Amino acid sequence: MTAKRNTKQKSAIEEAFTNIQRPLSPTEVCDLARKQVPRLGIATVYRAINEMVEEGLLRPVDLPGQNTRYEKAGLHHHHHFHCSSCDKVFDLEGCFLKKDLNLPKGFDVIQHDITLTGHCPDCNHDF
Amino acid sequence: MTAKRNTKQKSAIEEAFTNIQRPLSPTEVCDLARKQVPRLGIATVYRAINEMVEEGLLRPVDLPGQNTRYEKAGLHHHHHFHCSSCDKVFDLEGCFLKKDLNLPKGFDVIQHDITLTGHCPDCNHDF
DNA sequence: CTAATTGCAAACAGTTTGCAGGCGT
DNA sequence: ACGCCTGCAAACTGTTTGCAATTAG
Repeated sequence: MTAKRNTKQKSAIEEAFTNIQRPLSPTEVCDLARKQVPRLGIATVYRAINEMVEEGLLRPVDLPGQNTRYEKAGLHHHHHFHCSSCDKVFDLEGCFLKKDLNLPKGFDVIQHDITLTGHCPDCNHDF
Repeated sequence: MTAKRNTKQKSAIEEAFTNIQRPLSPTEVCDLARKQVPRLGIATVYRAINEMVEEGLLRPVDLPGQNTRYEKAGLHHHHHFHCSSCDKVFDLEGCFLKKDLNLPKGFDVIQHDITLTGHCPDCNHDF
């Protein structure tokens, strides 16, 4: 039989995603989880995250020019906002894609990704 | 005085972008340019590309989960199509962003990126 | 001639993997 | 006690940088 184990490192990693409700990078997760497991290795974070992706608990969030972040799976279709000041990523409800794309013949669209970049509410009042 | 030189490696690199009218990765550029300069080093390609970006001749094209590609600068606003079969990237004319975004208060959008993913015309008839 | 440019290899950052010891079960 | 899991270090990929040799002007 398999025999998946419950370890404090995995719990700490899962908790990071529960506590912070926005896409997190492996480094962010590691920093957060180290508050509970100080000697936590980054490799363990990667292994745990990849497992959780396989199990369908997490979803990778790839943004242009950014390292992969991860967020809880099962959220309904949405897009992302990337703050160029604090580098945080936020979920934005709803779909921003135009209805009528009018593409050249032969392009078969399976998926679309939209990223808005700018300043988030927290950073905005610095300007 | 400065003293920018014309070398066959730079010409070969520039020609790659002139001959192939779609965003190219440094590796693609290197492979293409090596047809003319077989001993061309990848570091030279990176250096030339970065210079051309500084000079405003090229523009970086970052797509989710992909290495940076580059395309000639000065094209008017457009978006990109990424073929998941052949991994090529194509420019698509026009803007696909909805007019009325209706974001939560405080999010200040400076820029947006849209990537469509699917099969390109060449790959499409394999299905 | 002489300094910008190249090619190679070493240095880096992010991610993955191998392995010996640690720890759930 | 068994063997999954962790931490560390080594391996890897994409990109940048240092340096001696090459070469454009």
